[in-house]
Order: sequence, then C-alpha cells, then structure tokens
Amino acid sequence: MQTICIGNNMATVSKAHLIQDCMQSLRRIVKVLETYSEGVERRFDLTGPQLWALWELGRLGPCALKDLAAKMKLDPSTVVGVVDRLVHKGLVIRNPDPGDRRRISLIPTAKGQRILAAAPHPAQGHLLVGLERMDRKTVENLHGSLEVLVGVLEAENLEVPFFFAEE
Amino acid sequence: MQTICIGNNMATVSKAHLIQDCMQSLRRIVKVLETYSEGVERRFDLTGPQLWALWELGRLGPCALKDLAAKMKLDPSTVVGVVDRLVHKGLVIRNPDPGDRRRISLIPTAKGQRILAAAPHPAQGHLLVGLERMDRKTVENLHGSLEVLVGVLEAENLEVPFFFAEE
DNA sequence: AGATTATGTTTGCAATGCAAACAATATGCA
DNA sequence: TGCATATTGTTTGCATTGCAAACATAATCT
Repeated sequence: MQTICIGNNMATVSKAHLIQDCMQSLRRIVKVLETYSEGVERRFDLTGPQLWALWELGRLGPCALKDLAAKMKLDPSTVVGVVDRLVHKGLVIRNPDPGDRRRISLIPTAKGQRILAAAPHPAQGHLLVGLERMDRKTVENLHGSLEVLVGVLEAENLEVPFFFAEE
Repeated sequence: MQTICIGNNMATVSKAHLIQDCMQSLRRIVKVLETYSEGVERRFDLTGPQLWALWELGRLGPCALKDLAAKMKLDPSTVVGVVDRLVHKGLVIRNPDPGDRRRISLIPTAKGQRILAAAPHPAQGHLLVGLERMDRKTVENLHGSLEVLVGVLEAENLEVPFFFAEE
C-alpha cells in the first residue's frame, strides 16, 4: 500500500485489458530472462542448456542421466550430448555406479562447482534482484498469483495431447 | 477470497523462500509456454520461429526481410532460412519490390492467413485460458506484481527489446 | 563515374532436440 | 536356474535454429 500501488484505478479497467497487460509483462520477463541467460553464457562459455544441466546437477547431487533428463524434461539422447560437452569442458564427470553397472553418476567437478558458485542460477540473477527489492507484501501477492497461474496452466497442460490429438 | 487463498500462512515463511517459489513458478510457466508452442507446432506443422515469423508478417503487412529480422531480433541470414521454409510450405511469398530491386516484400499467402486465423498468438493460448479463469481480484494482484517486477527488471536491464509490445 | 552503403543470399560452423536402433545390464517369471 | 523383458546409457541420422563471413546485386553519395 505504501510503496506499491495495487488495486486502485482498477474499476475503470476491463479484466480483458488487465489480462493483456499480464501477458505482456510475462513475455517481457521471459525475454529479459533469455537476454540475461545469453549474457551468462558469454561470460562462462556455457550455453543455456549446459548451465541449466550443471545447475540441476549441483542441486540434485550425484544423479543418473535419466533423472537429469527427466528433471529437464528432455530426451535422454539429447542430454547425452549436453553432458558430453560439460565433461569435455571438465565441469562434470561420469562416475560408474558400482551397484548398478548400467548406471552412471553425474557429478560436478571442483571447477564446475566454482562456476556454479560464480554464476547466478540460470536466468535468475536480475529476477532475484527484482524480487528482493520488492516489499514482502508484494512478494506474497506475486507468489500467490503465480501459484494459481501455474496450477491452472499445468492442469490445462494435461489436456493438450487430447486436445490436439483429434483435429 | 472464495476460491483462491492468498496471504495466509505467510507469517512462518521466509521472504527468501517466497522468492524461491516465485522463481520456480516463473520457470514452470516458461516451460508450459514452450510445451504449448510445441503443441501448436505439431498441429500446424510449423516450428516456433516459423509461426512467429508468419505472425509478425500478418501484423506488419508486406515487409522487407531485414525489417522482419529486426522485429524478431535475429540475424538476417537466420531469417532467410525461416522464410525459405515458410515459402516452401506455401505460406509466404517473396514479392520483388519494383521500387528497390534489392528488396523483396514478404507476404502471407491465403493459406498462411488461414493458419494465422486458426492459430492463437504464439504461446498465448493456455496462458490466456489460465488468466481468464482467475477471478478478477487475483488478476489485479498479478497485474500489479508483474508490473512492479517488470519495472525493476527493465530498470536493471536497459536492453529490453520490444516484444509483443502492442496488442 | 567511382566509392560506399544497403539488402538479400550462400556457405560453413556449432548446438539443441527427437526418433530409432544398439549394447550392456538388471529384473521378472516360468 | 534360464530365458524373456525392461531399464539405462549411447550412437546414429536427421531437421532446425542461429551466427559470422563472404558475396552479388542494386541504390546512394561525393
């Protein structure tokens, strides 16, 4: 209420217009995130998927390839290539799993961890700055709204295959 | 108030945690948008950039290649390939410009326009559905929060491209 | 006219991403 | 136990995106 003005002057604005504004805001956020990612890529000589994979490995700890692929919602055959490049750059090692000899454990090297410490989370940098500057009440509002939106979106998403199946 | 619960049970949650959640929500939204785009691609046999280019051409009217490239913030040599595929699919024609014989005018064909009429704006579909299902109060909250976020983000990053800036 | 600029294109390169086929290994069932 | 099946990682082949550099052609400036 004090620094940020939400909810006034709304009576004269149609819901459709609000929605249009939200769409535009989200697209601009996505574009800023992309642009930012590209900057990170140039600084650390890592592409977006590469940094993303490395970051997931940092979070997940030692991890099978299929789990990493599932986490990234990519095909394992795709992730093999990404991991290859990370291994080639010395940021990740493939560790054979003694228990199950089909499996490997993907583990960030010291160098990989140094990069993780230096690089912000993928595309997170500016967004974090922005969020941290928002007052708590606004963050709470955003948090709630986004959760609703994600909920609706992901529920909606489940219908996609059927929706597009018949035509 | 009735369907959506925002702002309670927040006292025990740290701001940092709220921020983490927001980040994750935004990432999931991005992922859903991507997935949705892929659905559109399958349905119309058009990739994301192809549909995007076609959509820009529908908005801009007859248009030089360099202008399309500028609008999409891509290199002209990249756009040549995208346009090639659109032309090959019979959705766009290259029209020689009588005034300046270096130039061409890119124009959607009737078939291209039919697709444009049938396809939603790139990646907009589900997000719109989601937003329209939210009650007005929640949309207002989201609108306000996103505006704050975009404001901070764009102040942070001056290189903010004009992306879907108009309705 | 001659130099410079603008426009579209081609070529060469790297990365993402999927599907299909493939070992190698583990697991389940008869 | 032994064979069929499933799982896991990988390889191969293909299409697409995307950029940089070199080019051809045409317009514009001096």
